[in-house]
Amino acid sequence: MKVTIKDVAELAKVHKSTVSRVLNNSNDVKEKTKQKVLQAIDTLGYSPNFAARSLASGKSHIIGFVVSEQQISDVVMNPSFPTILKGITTYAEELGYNILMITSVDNDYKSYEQVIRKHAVDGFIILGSTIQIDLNELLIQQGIPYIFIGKHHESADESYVGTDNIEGGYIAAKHLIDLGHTDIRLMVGQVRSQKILSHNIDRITGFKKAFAEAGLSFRDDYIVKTPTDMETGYHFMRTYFTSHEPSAVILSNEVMAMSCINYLSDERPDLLERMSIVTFGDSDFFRHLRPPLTTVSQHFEWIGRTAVEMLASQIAEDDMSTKAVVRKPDLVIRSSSKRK
Amino acid sequence: MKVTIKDVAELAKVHKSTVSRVLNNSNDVKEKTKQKVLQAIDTLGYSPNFAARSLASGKSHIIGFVVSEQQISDVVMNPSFPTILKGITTYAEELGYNILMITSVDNDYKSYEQVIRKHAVDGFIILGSTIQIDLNELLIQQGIPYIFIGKHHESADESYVGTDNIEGGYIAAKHLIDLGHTDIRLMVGQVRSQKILSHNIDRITGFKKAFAEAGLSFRDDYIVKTPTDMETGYHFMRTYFTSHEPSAVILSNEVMAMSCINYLSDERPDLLERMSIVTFGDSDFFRHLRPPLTTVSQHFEWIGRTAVEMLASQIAEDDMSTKAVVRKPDLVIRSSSKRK
DNA sequence: TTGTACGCGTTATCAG
DNA sequence: CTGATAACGCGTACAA
Repeated sequence: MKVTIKDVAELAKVHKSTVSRVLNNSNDVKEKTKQKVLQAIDTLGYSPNFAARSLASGKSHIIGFVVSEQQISDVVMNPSFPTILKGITTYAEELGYNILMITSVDNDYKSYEQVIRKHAVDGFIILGSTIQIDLNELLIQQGIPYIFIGKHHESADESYVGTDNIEGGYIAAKHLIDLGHTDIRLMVGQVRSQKILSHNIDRITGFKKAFAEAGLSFRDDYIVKTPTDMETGYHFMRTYFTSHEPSAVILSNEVMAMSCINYLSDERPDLLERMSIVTFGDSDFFRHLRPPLTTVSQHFEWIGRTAVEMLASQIAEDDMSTKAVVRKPDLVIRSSSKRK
Repeated sequence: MKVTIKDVAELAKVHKSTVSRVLNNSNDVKEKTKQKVLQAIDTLGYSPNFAARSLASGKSHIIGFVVSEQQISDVVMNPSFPTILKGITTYAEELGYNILMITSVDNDYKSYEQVIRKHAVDGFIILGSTIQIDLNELLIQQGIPYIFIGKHHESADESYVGTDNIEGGYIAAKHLIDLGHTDIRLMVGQVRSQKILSHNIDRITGFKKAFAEAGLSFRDDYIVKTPTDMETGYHFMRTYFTSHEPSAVILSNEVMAMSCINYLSDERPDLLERMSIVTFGDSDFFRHLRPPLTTVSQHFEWIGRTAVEMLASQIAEDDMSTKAVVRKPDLVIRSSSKRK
């Protein structure tokens, strides 16, 4: 039934080890016997067994993809998730890796820890903040490399691939300032701990920088902490826009953008009409929304690909060093931002 | 560095095999030695090695999740994808399985075939049509169980978990008929081969049934074949609604719904206002769109969970039999469908 | 260049 | 109830 390396060896009249050599492109194998072996492999339809290979080589050629958000839905439901996933899986497969999904980190992260401990994967790509799930020490102890994408601890010494959020906050604000706006709000999510995550802190920095450059004075209430789910976000928008009417707002993610647009179009079409809106997110997604939103567009597919690339090289070279790679976002201008 | 079963055995002063027994809950082990072993495992922080276990047991406890659409983006970008993925991963992890993603099936399905051949997973859940990718024979030959979700070959004898689309087409049409509509269109996607996929054929069947029941006559042009991507779909809508003004339309998926809504709100707000719209999809998703769409809502999370459940039991019992499970969809009524 | 022999960490089959 | 021993399928020094 199942054909092993032994069968191939017998058919090709060589020893198992020779078969193993051609399998691994070992240079020292005569062309003629190589052909014999290849021939045998072909007629038998042989494929090396995964478990046996992993055991012998100590590598599984699997990358774990951890989705670790307070609410997993927040991440998975996020429109950028598919883009990242696609970037990761397709590039991983190009490099001969497969992707193991690890998602139910919200209940208990037993599954994640198990995957680490039993050495089922060669490395991890971790999406989302890990404020409450800190298994990094374990990873280091076990010698398993890992890379964060999307968010990361501001201070920690971790490998990271992401977007230059200072630049993002800057170009968003500068764009609006150039259009004549001065009364601009930056709406950012807040985590349960009331803390603002590092990527938003960076955006605020960039935001302030644009104000300073333009000689405008910054006010603390330009930064608005906003709920990150659709439901409460919607109600928050109602409360906020009842007492405030800024001439422009910047939303820090897709969910907020939807909440804002929905509320305004439901109850304040006048405000929606005259207020300028800029959002952080994925330009492809917002392209199909109405109104079309000016977007600080992150390179999600690039992030996925880059993370895989870095991780694969770290795995190959047993390299546990850390490095951070960020890329500047693009500003995609659409009709939601207009001259004041 | 790495602690193995041998270390545990030595510390507990028993033989490896005894350790293995407590690991696998073999009943035949004295309580006292069991405690000793457990103790040793704990102090050493031991976890059984994944590869070794797979090799010896012949099971990897990994389920392959294959996303096989003509255009992978169509599926992954589909708003229901995260819901299905969540259903699958969380339930799989409950059962002690991990999920291996296999997505780049659009270029070449080498990766998929490799995963099959090297026996990296115990079974497959396959999302989307497999009209051009037919590795089922190989799966059967290798004795690997698999289950389709979402779509499947109409005739083939395959395990399948999905939605009762006849019922779906029926309730959509009946709802509109009850509201007084008679001039109703059902817009369905067509594949490259010009063929309509089985799930849409079923919906058409249900659609006709509702017409028949109401004593209304059905016309062939009530069924409208529509492009399935956002871009060409949008242009199609323009062409179509320039020459047709039905009083109600039923859209067969999220992308079409977006195309339709976008076009109408851009250029035909009058028509959007008076035409009734019903869509197939995920009610959670459409809840946040404007206008809120009446939705034939599929139970995507249930589909994921059920598929995992079925597959896990087939794996455990070496059961290669096939069975189909379908569930009736719900009709979630929102403001887009109105009395004529 | 190719064959031999052993090890990878578990599970499973037998005895005892 | 527990210990010894043989697979599981492959990689790899070490010989030849």
